[in-house]
Amino acid sequence: MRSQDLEEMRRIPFFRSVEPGQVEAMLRGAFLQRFPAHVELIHTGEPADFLHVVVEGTVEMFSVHRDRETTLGVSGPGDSFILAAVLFDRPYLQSARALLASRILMVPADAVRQAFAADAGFARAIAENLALAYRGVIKELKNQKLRSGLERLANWLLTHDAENGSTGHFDFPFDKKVLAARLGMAPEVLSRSFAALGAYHVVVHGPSVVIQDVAALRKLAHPCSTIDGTSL
Amino acid sequence: MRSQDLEEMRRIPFFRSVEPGQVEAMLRGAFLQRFPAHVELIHTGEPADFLHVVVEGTVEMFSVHRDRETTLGVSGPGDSFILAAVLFDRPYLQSARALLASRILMVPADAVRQAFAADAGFARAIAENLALAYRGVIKELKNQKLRSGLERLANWLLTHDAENGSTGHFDFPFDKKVLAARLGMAPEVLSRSFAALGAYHVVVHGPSVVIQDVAALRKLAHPCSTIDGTSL
DNA sequence: CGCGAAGTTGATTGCTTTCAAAGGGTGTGG
DNA sequence: CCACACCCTTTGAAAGCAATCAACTTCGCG
Repeated sequence: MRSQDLEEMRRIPFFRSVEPGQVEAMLRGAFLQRFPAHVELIHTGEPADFLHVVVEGTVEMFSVHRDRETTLGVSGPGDSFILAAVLFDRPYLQSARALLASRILMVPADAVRQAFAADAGFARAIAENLALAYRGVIKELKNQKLRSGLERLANWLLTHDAENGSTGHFDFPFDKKVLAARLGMAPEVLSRSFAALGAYHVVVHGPSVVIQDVAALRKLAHPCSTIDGTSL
Repeated sequence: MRSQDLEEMRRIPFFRSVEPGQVEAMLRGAFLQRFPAHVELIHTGEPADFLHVVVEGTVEMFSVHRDRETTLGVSGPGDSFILAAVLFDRPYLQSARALLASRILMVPADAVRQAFAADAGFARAIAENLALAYRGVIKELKNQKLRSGLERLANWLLTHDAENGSTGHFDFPFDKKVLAARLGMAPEVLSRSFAALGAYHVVVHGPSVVIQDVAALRKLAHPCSTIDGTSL
């Protein structure tokens, strides 16, 4: 890894509360790799050899069982994934693929476990990371079990708008196909759902969305801090 | 708390790798409380004042949104719950109610956070706990999204049988109503599902189940270590 | 014996998936 | 520069799984 890259890696939030020496040790054996879109980075069931951290790009976590596939989450810059598997040397429960061309930092599992054992600050940072990840999955489970497809879409639109300045209009960051998978529905259903949102003054033209009446959409979505909040 | 109880608490797996002094400190302000069945122990959205550990009994984690309710998990003796909320002082994402009369150890959140900051061993134990909890929820999410109700039931039967010595027959540890909620289906659907399992030589009489042909049930269930395994 | 909760069974509705086909945009190769 | 292929997206129609409503049975318990 180039020293310029090393500098960049040190600034990853994940390493913030780690002793510099431990960061060095972890980065020494690490790779910073580029992956083109659609490439599978890790595969369900395989042993956890590397902790992965998204430096740039977008990664979809998914899983396949029999002839079904489902998206479990999407990771962006600064997010690590499969930390739990790496820490305790268990097989991956999820697969990951790049949605966009991405740069991924790959830290050998041994080094992570060693730093976890040696550096209490790192151990606490990992605990925090895991706690937030845990709460994220609980929210996803609630979102899935307590809401209809249309409600999930409405809330996703509100959340995404809020994350982008609440302007009421934005472009999709990925294909609608991917959004459908992320929301846990077939692409056809997403299409129909968009049509249904016309009644709530949501206008979709190709990749662009305009929310003309936030209040109306809110009323349909019933956003809730214990499901949607990114902050809690 | 009585000294006899203190002895019992020290043996909780959760405290195993914690310095005795820290355990003392945590237990000093803790309560050991009995709750009758059906009582709600914690409520979604409230601030996390206590870490709860099940000493005896069974607790259901659930959540309500609008007019829908769903079960998110069931905790038994030795399990802690809402650790993530307590650690970082966030509101509970789940509610909890006792399914059976239960004894619950309630440790003040402050004491937990203090021990987390002071004792690296405890911090690591918590990280491990959170990692396993995280993996558990991921499995639950996969179970929910990748399987039909009948498949979830079939797998639950196989898992529960395996946990009880693989004798091929057992009694339900809780009402079928609760099992239905746990599997994410209406009670009526569970009833029909049991009827459907007759074709696979599963016989249900009141609270008792007999699996007469494990192979047949397995073929329907397609158990999978990255969804069902309690060990992974 | 009768109340009440739990469980079963039937009928109906609704959300979602699946299959099928057509429209629309993009990129490549002729 | 056009033609064609390909994929995404949309729309239509049909089928399936699960929820809901309703009625009836069963069982435990006072």
